[in-house]
Amino acid sequence: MLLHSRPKRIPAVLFTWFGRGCYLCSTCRVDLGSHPGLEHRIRRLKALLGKLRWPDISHFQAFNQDYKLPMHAKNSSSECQSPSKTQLHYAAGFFDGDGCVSVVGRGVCRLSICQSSSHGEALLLFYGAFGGSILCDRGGVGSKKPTITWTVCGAAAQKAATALVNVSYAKHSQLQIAANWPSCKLERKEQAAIMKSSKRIQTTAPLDVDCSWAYFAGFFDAEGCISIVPTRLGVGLRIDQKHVSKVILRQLLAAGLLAKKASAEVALSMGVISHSETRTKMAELVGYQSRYYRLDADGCQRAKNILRIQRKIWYVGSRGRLHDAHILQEQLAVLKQPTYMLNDRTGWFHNRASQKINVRQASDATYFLAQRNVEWDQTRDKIRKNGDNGQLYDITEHRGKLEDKCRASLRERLARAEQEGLALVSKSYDAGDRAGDRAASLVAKGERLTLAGEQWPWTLAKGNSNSSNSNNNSNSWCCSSGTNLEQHQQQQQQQQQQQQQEQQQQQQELAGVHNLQVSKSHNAGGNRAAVLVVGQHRTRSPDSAEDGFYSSLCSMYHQLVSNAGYAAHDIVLLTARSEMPLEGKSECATLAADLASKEPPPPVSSRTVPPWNLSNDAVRTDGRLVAAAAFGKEATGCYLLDGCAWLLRPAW
DNA sequence: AGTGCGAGGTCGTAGGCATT
DNA sequence: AATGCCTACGACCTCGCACT
Repeated sequence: MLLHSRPKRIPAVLFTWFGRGCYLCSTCRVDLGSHPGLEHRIRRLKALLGKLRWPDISHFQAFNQDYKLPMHAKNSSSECQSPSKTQLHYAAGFFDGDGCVSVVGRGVCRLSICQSSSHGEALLLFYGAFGGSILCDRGGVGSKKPTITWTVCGAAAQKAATALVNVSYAKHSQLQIAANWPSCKLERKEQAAIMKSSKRIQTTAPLDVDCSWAYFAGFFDAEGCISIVPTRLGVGLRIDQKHVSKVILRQLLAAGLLAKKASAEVALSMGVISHSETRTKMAELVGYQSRYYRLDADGCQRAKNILRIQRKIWYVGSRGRLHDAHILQEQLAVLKQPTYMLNDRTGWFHNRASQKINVRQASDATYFLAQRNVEWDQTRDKIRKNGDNGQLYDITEHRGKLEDKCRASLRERLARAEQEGLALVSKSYDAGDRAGDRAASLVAKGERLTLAGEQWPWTLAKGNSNSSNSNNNSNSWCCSSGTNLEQHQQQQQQQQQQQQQEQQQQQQELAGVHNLQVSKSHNAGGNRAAVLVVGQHRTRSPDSAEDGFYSSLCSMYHQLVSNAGYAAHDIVLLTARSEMPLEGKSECATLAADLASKEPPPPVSSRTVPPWNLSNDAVRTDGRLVAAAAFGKEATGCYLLDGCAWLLRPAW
């Protein structure tokens, strides 16, 4: 285990520069975006830190003593003290954690372990027991300490491997090869190839192992982590390792693991079944925490790719290969585009804060509108009476949670919006923030938004606007998002920034963002419309949550038609992603076909969205899916939240 | 054959946050 | 308080080459 202290995210010295105005705490990071000067200083300090090399080390530390480097190889095995059984188990555990078996040069087998120069205790044990050398590995740079390595080659390596092989699990096969290292050159070549391939193949630990506490101590020394989290009182122990973790799990099962037995068995089955399948099974066994944040298989792969590129960027950047870093940044930007992030939790994560605001706004809006309509209770009762298996969300249960100031703010904004005739659109992540920002900028100029498209149902294709007034490409942008009036005011104050943003947004749109297509129109008017926006799920095998979502969506549609007095053409079903239309979603496919068979809607010119929209408050229902509702002036609203429909029908 | 050393790429460590 | 997920980045693994 490398014991290193994680660097503070922001150097303390920087803290003092800002005095009382800036503070650090574990639960509140400084928003660097609001402190461009600070960000700049940090960047410069990091760059400087990356160039600062530690002085060359002549000693390493172990047991509070200094030991001179290098410690050269012992020539005679008689100089080595043969390790006790406990020491051997410890050594095997440590080697399983941090050891490395490799073939160098023209077929020399070598064992090595690399450690921080300030923690050479384990290396001394290996040195004393098996000979070899302890050498300087890497010099320290910045916050990276110098490292030292224990290495043993040739016959001594063979002897060490022979001693360790019988108590090693994770590197058993490699040590086996090293222990039987041939003298024939051809055979060595062959064994080297076998060893190389054995490192690539995920091996499973033997079933009949009996790991001792000494082994576990060694392994934990190498791979374990002891942490005391600032916000928790307990001591955290953690081991993440694919091989030995399974050995330990088996030991725990044999010792009578009960509550987590099923989880342990699922974890042990990984390898027999796929990684994603294991994750899915495991998710069913754990609690509901983060239920809506878990990545599906595609999301895992995407996250992996993003991570890989991020690390590469860091790596090439740290070596001054700025051009390579720039290319990688572009790749990363593509991967992080909403089109590709579609269901990725990462995107959700980034936008979580604004989502929460949206949900609150949605609550406020619903409550506010409910207050305005004396028929609400009657309508709700009617809906509840005819509801579909309790799918309807009882908003009255949530009234108590609403905050007065939010309601007041909402009323004020609504009044102002109505007075100014502006559309109020708030953000939703999945349907395209950037396009939403573009929409917001037009809204800020006094444009009004209408739904585009004349074909029914309005399932729109990428770059293929169905809008009757979409001859101008500038009309072919997506929108289920936007801004609120405060943002509008800010934008008016910062027109220059807005123009720059618009340019960027246009570029981003060209990069392939496409969700809903709406068009500019000054023909504001009309009365009511309900828009169900379906954020398509990209995975090939939708999970039960998705099925539940589509089920709710269909239920909501039927509620609208059956109980809320909508005509079929009042309901607009839109897929947010044209590349994955409704095929495969049997219920929605049926619904889409059903809609297609209904009477066509009136021409788009008479189907404008009312003068103001009370947001397209979009709510992710399972971290992947979006439902949105457009409100008319005489307010018809519908939400999907956690798979339940919020349905609101005031008098009109 | 054995040793020393540098470097590419992987993944472990540790803190943060949201939910239950 | 427990849990489960995230991210950043730095400590490892692993490999290869030059030298003794």
